[in-house]
Amino acid sequence: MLKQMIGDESKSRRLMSLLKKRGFLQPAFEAYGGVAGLYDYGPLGGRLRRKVMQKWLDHWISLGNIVEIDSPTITPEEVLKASGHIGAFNDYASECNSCNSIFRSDHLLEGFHPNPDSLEGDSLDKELGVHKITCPTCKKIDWLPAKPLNLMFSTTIGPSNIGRKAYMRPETAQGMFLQFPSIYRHFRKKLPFGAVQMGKGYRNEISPRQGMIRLREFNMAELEYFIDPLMKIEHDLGQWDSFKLKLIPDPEGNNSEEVLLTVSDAVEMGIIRHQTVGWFMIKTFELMAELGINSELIRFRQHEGDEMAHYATDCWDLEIFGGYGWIECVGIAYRGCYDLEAHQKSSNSNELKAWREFEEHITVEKNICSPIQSKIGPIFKDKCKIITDYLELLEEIPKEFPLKILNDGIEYIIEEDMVEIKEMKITQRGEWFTPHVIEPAFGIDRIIWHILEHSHKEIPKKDDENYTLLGLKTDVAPVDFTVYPLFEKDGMEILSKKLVEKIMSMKGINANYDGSKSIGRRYARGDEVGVPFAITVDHQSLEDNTITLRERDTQTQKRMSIEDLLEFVSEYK
RNA sequence: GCGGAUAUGGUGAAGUGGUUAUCACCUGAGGUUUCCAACCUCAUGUCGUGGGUUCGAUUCCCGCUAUCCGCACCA
Repeated sequence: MLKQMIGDESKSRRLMSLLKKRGFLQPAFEAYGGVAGLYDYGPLGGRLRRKVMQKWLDHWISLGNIVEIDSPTITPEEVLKASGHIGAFNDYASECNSCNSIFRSDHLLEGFHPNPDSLEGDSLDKELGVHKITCPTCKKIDWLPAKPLNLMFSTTIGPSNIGRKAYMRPETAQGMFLQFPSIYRHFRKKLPFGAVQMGKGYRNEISPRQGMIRLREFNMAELEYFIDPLMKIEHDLGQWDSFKLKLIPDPEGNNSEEVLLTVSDAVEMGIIRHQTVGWFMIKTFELMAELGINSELIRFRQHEGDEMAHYATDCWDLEIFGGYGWIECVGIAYRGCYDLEAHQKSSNSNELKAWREFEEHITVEKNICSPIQSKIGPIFKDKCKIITDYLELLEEIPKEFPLKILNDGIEYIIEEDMVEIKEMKITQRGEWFTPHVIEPAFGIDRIIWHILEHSHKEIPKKDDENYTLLGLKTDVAPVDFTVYPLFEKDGMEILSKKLVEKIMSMKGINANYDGSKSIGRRYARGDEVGVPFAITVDHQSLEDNTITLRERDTQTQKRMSIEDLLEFVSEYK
């Protein structure tokens, strides 16, 4: 029922017209014909976006161990090679010369090659020939050479002939991984902690469709939560036992049915494999509801093995139902140590680790055989290092001297007086390890779209027309109050403008003045863009300093003094 | 990228090989109006883009761009 209402396609179209008409959203660069996959947020949309992002930020920052960082969108190629995006976002496509159909080359080879994803252009062409793969559309074998489908926007840092190859980031996460050392110091080297980043991400989609759902440039908000995999973190999941989440575990596995479970049960049963993942799922669910997403229309879908992105070991998508069906709007992934380790290897940095102090320090007593530099120096000269390295690696003290070492075909003889047997006490207080990461990644534009869809109400009126209303939550509504003089005369307009000024001077609160056309129409105008409260100044206001406050959702009005109103406004939210 | 459909004020639509392109809503100004899209007068604003055919193209043809639907692709 609800799904039918929300899923109505023509309703989505009417919403899009409304959003364009009233300055929420519109295709970008329309004067130049527009560009698919690029959208503008207008005067109201811009503020809506800002408020959604602020709410998102507040939600996570308030946890206390989360900080916000920011990093560039232009990203050197090496970073994305290390992260695995070059490869994962660089698939090959083969075109059929006969009917011009295009397919992912590796998908064509599915079942004919153990790991078609790993193949490059030439070998893909060879394999297509060897296995006599026919075109799924026209059944012919006439493939053009496979071409890389690069889904990242490429650019050059510096003049293009000598510059460094770079891409516009496809996600914000890498910036946070590379800032790990600084965040680690900020938190005084104590896990767990997290960092968030909000910003633009870019994917050069082959064919963006579905309006705001698949964009080429989009607003992302990601959180990287760094944990010690050996440290037991206890979250109080029981506090959410009154909510049941709609889960679709392991769609390919045995339990692909939708199940309703509390978070704590799902974690207990092992359906959600990690407690912290479960905790982020419920925190995310909570945030979505606060933003105005209908919680009946939210579900979590677990990634099946081969769908999982190249880094994830457990991944849940939060999907929201709207006019386009179930759409993934948040991905919550347990990324293990993949990213930090990949950057360690590729950059040779040893700062992407954390220190784990042992509960009990381990002391090992050991005898070592240490070279006496003043003796071996004059004898071995520049070959000294070979001797030192060898002795350092010795597990036990040699039983006999002289000791013969063979290196590079040359024999070195170490006499007993060249070394000193030392007794060492080595205390191991802890160890270095690579933290694991849990990443909730949000597609802000998709969320905004669904906030708008879920709040878009069309109420049948007595006559033919519908009454259109955006039931936006006060937290995200672009305009908080509109002040209406009942008529623009007798001083009502002056008092109204004064009120607007007063309200606007309060921090973070936005008020509009609207004095044209009949009062009913003005209420309708406000309702249409989701203004939660209307303040009306009438003749009585001029006499006794009272106004009426009208609530958008109930259309009920209350008369109150301006003093009480201003107090209400100041406590608003 | 392929196939199909579409592109007319801010929105939604009508229409035409020929003088000044139509309507509703919206928007603005004035009037009227004592609380839920009322009314009156006036005003602003449109044929996606490039080319072709033609004396003349918003209309016919072709390319491009965009949108929608299917295929493919994709977080």
